[in-house]
Amino acid sequence: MRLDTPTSRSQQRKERTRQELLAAAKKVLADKGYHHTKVADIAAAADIGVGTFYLYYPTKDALFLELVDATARKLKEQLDHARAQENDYVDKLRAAHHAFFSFAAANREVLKIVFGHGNTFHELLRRVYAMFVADAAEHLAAGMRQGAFRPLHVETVANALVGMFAQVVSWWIEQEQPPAAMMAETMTDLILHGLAAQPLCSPPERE
Amino acid sequence: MRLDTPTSRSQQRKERTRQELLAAAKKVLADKGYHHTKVADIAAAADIGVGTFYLYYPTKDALFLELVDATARKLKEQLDHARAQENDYVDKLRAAHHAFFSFAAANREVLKIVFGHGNTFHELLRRVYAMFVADAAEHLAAGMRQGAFRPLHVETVANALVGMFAQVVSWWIEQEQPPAAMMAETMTDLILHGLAAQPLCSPPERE
Amino acid sequence: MRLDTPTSRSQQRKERTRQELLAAAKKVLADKGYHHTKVADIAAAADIGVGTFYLYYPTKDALFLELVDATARKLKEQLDHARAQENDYVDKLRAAHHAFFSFAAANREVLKIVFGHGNTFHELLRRVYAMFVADAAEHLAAGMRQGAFRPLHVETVANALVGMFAQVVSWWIEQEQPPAAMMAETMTDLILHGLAAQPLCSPPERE
Amino acid sequence: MRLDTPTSRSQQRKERTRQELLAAAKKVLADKGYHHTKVADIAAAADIGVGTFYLYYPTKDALFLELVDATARKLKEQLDHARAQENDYVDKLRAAHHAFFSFAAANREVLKIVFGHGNTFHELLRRVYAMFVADAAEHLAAGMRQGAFRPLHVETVANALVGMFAQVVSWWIEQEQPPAAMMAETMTDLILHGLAAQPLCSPPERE
DNA sequence: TATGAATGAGACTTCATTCAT
DNA sequence: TATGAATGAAGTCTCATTCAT
Repeated sequence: MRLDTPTSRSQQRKERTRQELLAAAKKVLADKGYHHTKVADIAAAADIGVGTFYLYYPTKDALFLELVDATARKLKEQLDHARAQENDYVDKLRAAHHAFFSFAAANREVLKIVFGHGNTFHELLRRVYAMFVADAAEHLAAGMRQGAFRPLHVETVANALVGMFAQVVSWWIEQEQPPAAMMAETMTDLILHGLAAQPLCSPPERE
Repeated sequence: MRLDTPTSRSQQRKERTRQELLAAAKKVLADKGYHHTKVADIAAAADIGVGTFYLYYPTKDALFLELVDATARKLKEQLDHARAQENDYVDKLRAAHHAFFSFAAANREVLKIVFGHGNTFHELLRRVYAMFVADAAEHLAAGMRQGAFRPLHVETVANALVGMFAQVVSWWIEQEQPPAAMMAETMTDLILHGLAAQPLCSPPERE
Repeated sequence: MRLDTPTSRSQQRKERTRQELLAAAKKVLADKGYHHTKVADIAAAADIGVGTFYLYYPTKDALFLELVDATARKLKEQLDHARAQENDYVDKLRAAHHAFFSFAAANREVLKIVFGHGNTFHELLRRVYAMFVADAAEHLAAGMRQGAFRPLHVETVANALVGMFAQVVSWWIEQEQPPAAMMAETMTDLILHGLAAQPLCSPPERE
Repeated sequence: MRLDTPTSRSQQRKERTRQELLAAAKKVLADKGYHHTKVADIAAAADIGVGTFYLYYPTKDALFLELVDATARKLKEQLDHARAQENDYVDKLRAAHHAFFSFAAANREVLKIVFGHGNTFHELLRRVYAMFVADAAEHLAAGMRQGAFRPLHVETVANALVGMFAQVVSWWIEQEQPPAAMMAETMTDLILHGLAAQPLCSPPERE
């Protein structure tokens, strides 16, 4: 019995190459965007032959998928871990948010791949989103000046609102349930008063 | 020597073709997704020759761009109109949300193009988002059961949260300002307590 | 009998339009080159509709053909006329040459179409010809300095030699008759001693 | 981690493919003419895939350019070599002419591509040139019969004259310098008396 | 395992020509 | 006679994937 496992050595090597490949891909993809990155580019960045690429991943999409999946899994783990430290649900929420932004800061490269440019399609959406963010920011600022809204960081909230509606609508159009009016009310309620059962109700605000 | 104004007849014909083209494009794109739609498909759906397509739009992208831009513009108009009917900023917000979902219901086709499938890239993001939505829903439900969160429609809120973070992070990674910790706090604050200056503060909930 | 010819009026009009068309085409073709000129461009320049173009010429090539043919015919006429004024064959030759360059000066536009750019093919040939012209010029100049050649205008002669060989070879390769050696001798003889039966033999050049 | 030198084996293969491609291209282009030859035709003739073509040449034009350039370079080399063998400028000239026709005989294929058909444009020019060649031949023959011109091979000289003027005019119209009259005189002089400083001046031709 | 030359389906775009008005 | 919208065949180039070495 000379070897722990017959092929353990080569297995390890293969795994290492795989990781190097993934790392190289991350860099190239973040740079050029998904659609402008050719398999040849990734192979070149990893310093391997094109053919070799296919020994590790069956398709270009598979690599991308693994990249995103792995990242998503890692994020989920960190969120879970952060929440697990807390008992109270409000604290869990807060902890998760901190974990989220730490993760984002540590994984800019992958996030840039996902949200990045190099794709007419995405480029366009970004522009449209930007327009709505600007619009939202304007109304938020006005509302805050008038004392109707609390003075939160305007740009952050504006982005939050736009993202919120984009995702909600993309889910909702598939079913149109609950009815539009109810959706609008739920969203309004959520945005105005938040999730917390206990309002801020700082000293009952008796004026 | 030549009249400057082409016959109004041919003008009309051209305009009609243009409309048919746009309508056909909308349908095909919503069906097959942007990337799986060939110019030839659109032409066929509009029952015109391939070359004719290029009489109206210089490229495939241009058509798509016009479609999305026009839709975005229309949405913005309706939001503005809805808000203009109200004085109070809270009411404006609510009105905009109603307008938004009416619009969504009335423009499912275009929205499906934007958020739809037919794109490995998007497909993948959808899956990842779905995972996080499920995760969020779980925690929300638990929090609601425990009385930490108000009983809002769980799926809606879960989608809202995920969309919120996706958009916020895609904006934030470009600058990493404000710092991560502050981002987390702002988001937590927003989500827990909402925007409203006046909390719900229903009769202090004494039981 | 009201009209000379039933349709004489319209016939005349048609002929005039045809001429205008030709003139407009001349300008556009000289500008953009044959291959870069679309029928639509010609029609626009002539201020007529694309369809109208086809009432006067069956194809784009036909117009071009007419243009070149007409020009060639005109040139031939002028050469013939010039030669007819002279009795002596040497004088005829000289007269033709003068007529030729007068014509060229007066018809630069059409000549530019024929020899002009806007065609990968031609562009390339021009470059190659230019190289050989430069090469020939160099040798001619050297030969003249050494007193082997008469002091004629170098650039002109260099171009003449290159054009001569290009045309001769393009004719000769189709048949390879007379044999190569004889071709070389004929050309050498022609170039060195010219056509004239009576050599210059200016006062026996006794020094 | 990767060797910098690809296996000499694959290098060889690549070179071989390159040669086959060039050879096939030469044949097809000579057959069908530049404009009637599709990249697909060349690929088929070389028995390779269309995509493979683009591994060797970035565009169809690039191949053509290389073909012509290489040929032109080769011709120039042979002319230079031939001239280098001689001291006297007259002998150099003669040597170059012999080299030229040898080369033409050995490279008919490429020359046919350059001067060949398959191009409305060229076709047309050929016809026009042919007309002028016929015209020139007629006058030359007449002049010879009358003893004004030396009895050289008529067709050769006729082609030479036409090519000469075509090239000279295509150069001259760009600048119109020297003036037309001088051009005519230079050309006449060249054609009648040739380049040689020493006229034939065989025993004063006393009859 | 590693390589990179070869593949070829596929998509876009152009433009001479037609034809309904 | 005049128009210009419509046509669609044709041709170029790309790139994920395969496969012989």
